Amino acid sequence: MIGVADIYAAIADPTRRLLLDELARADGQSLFELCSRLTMTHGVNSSRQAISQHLAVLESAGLVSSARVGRTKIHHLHTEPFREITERWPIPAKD
Amino acid sequence: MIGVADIYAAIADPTRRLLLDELARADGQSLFELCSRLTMTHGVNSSRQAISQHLAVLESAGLVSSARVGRTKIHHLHTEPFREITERWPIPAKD
DNA sequence: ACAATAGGCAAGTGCTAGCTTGCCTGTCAA
DNA sequence: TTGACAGGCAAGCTAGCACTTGCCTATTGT
Repeated sequence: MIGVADIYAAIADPTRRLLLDELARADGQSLFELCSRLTMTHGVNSSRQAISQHLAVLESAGLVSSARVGRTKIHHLHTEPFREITERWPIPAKD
Repeated sequence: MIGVADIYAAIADPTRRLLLDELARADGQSLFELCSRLTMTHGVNSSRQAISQHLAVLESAGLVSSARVGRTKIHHLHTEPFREITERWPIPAKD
């Protein structure tokens, strides 16, 4: 967690993948919104701190950016880093 | 390692990513060939057992298949599972 | 001003992934 | 058939990750 995490480690955790799913569904959610959604619709029951730490990992991997607005923190999804995966191990075309 | 690993956990480890790189460069290598290549050209110095365990993880994730030929074990790369990632979090088109 | 809201920081804990070590099985050449 | 080669299995160790707990800061509403 010290230093910059890579995208591979970032998406290794199921909870972090759900966070990406949530932001893909509705971009620009706050920490509390993400906590609520994960608890309500995804059956996750981690603490707010746990979710916050997960978001920090996603952010240091460049998959999420955040900006404070008043007392809330808004999160945005960035999927461009995933391009590295498809370029590194190209998927053969469907026949 | 019990049960079937998912692709996310599989590519979380740097050594396993190098194994995929090696198979992408030259498909159909044996365990010993992969060990040698990783040691020589990638600066990895893990034991044969470690590499074998990594290959087992990749295989249970569906990224690698193997077949015994005589006393050697040949490994093949399969990148189709990566399609899940790009379909789950689509990458916006470059502009 | 004061309480409630939204979030941050840091130390501590439990569990599991990655690795090693030691020994065993199967295959090929002489 | 005997030794060398290619690989498998299982137990044990260690470091790091995910998570919690406790306390702190900043912003908003009344």
